[in-house]
Amino acid sequence: MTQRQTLFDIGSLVDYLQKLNGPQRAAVEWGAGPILILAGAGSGKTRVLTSRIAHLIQTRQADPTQIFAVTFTNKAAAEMRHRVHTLLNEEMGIHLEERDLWVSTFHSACVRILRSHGHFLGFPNHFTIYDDSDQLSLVKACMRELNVSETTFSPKSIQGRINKIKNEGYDASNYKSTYGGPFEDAFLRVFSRYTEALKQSAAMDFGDLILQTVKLFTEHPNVLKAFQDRLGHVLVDEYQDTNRCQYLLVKKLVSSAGNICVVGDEDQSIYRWRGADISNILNFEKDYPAAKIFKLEENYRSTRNIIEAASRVIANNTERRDKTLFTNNTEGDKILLSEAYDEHDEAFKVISDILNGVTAGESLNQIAVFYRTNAQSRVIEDVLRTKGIQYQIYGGLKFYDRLEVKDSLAYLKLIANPSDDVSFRRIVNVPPRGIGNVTLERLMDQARVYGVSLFSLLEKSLGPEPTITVDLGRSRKSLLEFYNLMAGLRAAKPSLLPSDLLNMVLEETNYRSSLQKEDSVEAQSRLENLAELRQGIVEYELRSGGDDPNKKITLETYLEEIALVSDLDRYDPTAPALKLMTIHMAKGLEFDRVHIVGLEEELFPNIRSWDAAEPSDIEEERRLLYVGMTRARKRLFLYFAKNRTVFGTSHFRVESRFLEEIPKEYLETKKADYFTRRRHYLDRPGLPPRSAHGEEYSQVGDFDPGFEQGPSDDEDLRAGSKVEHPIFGLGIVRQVLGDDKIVVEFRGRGTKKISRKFTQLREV
DNA sequence: CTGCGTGGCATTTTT
DNA sequence: TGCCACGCAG
Repeated sequence: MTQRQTLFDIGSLVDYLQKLNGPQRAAVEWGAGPILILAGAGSGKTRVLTSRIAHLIQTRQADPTQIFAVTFTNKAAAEMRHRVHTLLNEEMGIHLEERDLWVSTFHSACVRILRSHGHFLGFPNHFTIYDDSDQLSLVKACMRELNVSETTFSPKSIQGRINKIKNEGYDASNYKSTYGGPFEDAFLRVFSRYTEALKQSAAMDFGDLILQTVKLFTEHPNVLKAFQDRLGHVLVDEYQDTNRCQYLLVKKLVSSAGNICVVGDEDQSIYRWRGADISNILNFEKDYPAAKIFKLEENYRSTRNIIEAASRVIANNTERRDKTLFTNNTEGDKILLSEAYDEHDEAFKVISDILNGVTAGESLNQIAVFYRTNAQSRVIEDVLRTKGIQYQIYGGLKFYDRLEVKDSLAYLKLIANPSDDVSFRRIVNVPPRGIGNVTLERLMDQARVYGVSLFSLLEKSLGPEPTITVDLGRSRKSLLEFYNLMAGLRAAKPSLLPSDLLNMVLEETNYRSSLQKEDSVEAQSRLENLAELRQGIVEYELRSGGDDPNKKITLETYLEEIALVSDLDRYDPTAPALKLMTIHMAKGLEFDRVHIVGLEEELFPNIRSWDAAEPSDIEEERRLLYVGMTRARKRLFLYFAKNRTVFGTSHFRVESRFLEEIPKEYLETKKADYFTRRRHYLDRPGLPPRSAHGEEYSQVGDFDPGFEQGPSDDEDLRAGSKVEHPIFGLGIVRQVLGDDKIVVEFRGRGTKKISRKFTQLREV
């Protein structure tokens, strides 16, 4: 290796290696064979991974095309690709095309493999990818078909088990149940039918993408061999989060040369509930006895207080390797632990701490609020809105999960793949065109008799050359119209860009016009979402295309791309806004100031009341807190509330056991007091401006919120009335939805649905 | 077939 | 508390 280095520019080589510390550099420079890099939080893991890839290329140990690097998120893959390119281009003068480097997520890598080799398993090149909700609706359809009651067996639990089994590397044919009894029996029948239905629809769920690839490699060793021969080096990021199926995939791809490099941190394994198997990283040396292990223990991100406190917390776990994080950073401020009276008070305190930070010169986009469950964001959002603070929520409601977006995509998916029965069922009667349940049941019945997909059944019975006769009853006419509609769209597909095809769909199906006819705020926002969807397609078309045949603009490639993007990819981290997210979403990110709320028993650690908590569940929750704490660069704020309303009823709360694991010397503690309790009620939305009638605070009783007073008066509000809202200011009533709810458009604040019971509006 | 009302029921979600 | 799924009436 060293003799080869002389062929290149040693100056730059030394330069980039000198940016690394001892263990980092050792891991980068280590030659062939299996490597495990245990990378503590903030220890420069991505730098090591990207430097190693660049180093392998620079020193001619590997050709760029021989490298395969996998991660879990698009974001991580994009960042890694970008950084490798920068290193190669700017520091080493090696110029590559993007496609010369195979850095991708597990799922998109498998899609790519299956697109080119799926025919070995009997899949067409352009199978459809079913997301979680498509999957759930297929599970339900199978249950209905097999008369498995949805009330005794929850479809979600069946879906969950199917995914679990697939994550472990089994399918319906080789899964051996260790249970017995009627439930198991029903489950196995559904699983088996579900598998058939997927194949019939030429579709795969997320689990299949990995599983079928493993199957391909198992059943077709020559295909596997070709990949092994091509890939000299396999690198895996976040190895602690791999499930068994992904583990098998990686193991197969690593050829006998055994050049595998995995990076991970068992303390940051937080996806066990999704099949992640922490033992993959804990037992790496057993799989690869020749493994060389490197430990990255120096943290460059956080203050010493934060690192030491987080380390003391995670030290209580037993499922971990011996590893100690340290930092040479300054001690920093203490961690602020605040007790709140309830969740409203908590939100108030969080925002007050945030505003103090902003006053002290921190920028809003470097501040984050983390919570355990999405539901916790609402209270915080309310306060943020009343204060006019810009914020972005990561996760929660997903754009591609919205009804109208899913409907439109279902049309596109059905056009691309007419066998896709899930999409067919979704849109056959959307907008309503007189094809109801009875008709659909009959269609499904017949389709099963003939062993064809629903669309194919229509084609064979109603198409230009009918080959079978099906009694379609009264709905024959509607079905024929639907068939002609879809046939027309399919015929138009080859000559249209995906964005124009979407437009055609929305026009021809009357989807757009039926929304326009509704003339409600909801419909309006749906139309806006459809416009955004179209804009997204246009952007896809703009960045694709060109000479690269891999980037040809087709409906299929567009659908493939969006099937694998998460909502996370849509947000702009540089926007001047506060970031709100669950801790799961926060993994891999960092902020100057981090606020973690809801540190209470049952919520965090989160305990399903109907299921006894196992010690390993608690350890995973502890890892989650560890991940959250180690996201903070400068300051960390922790909160818990003494009362919290859960599902409508208020409960007394006990502070999280994890808080006791943080030694007092790292903490500054603030107790809740009577005045903070009062203050937050006075700051609640819905109160008139304090100075309005000179009766400051007087209407607020001791613990009486004071704002739940019912409709403020007998004002007869109707569409067109002008109102004044204590926070949003002047607005015009757009709609009256029953007794209590009205829709108001505020000047410069957009349209809001408002409950009159909780809000004092003044007619002006 | 469609629209509306009531009751049951709630984690985390890289792809 | 708020959403979604089912049941019934038109």
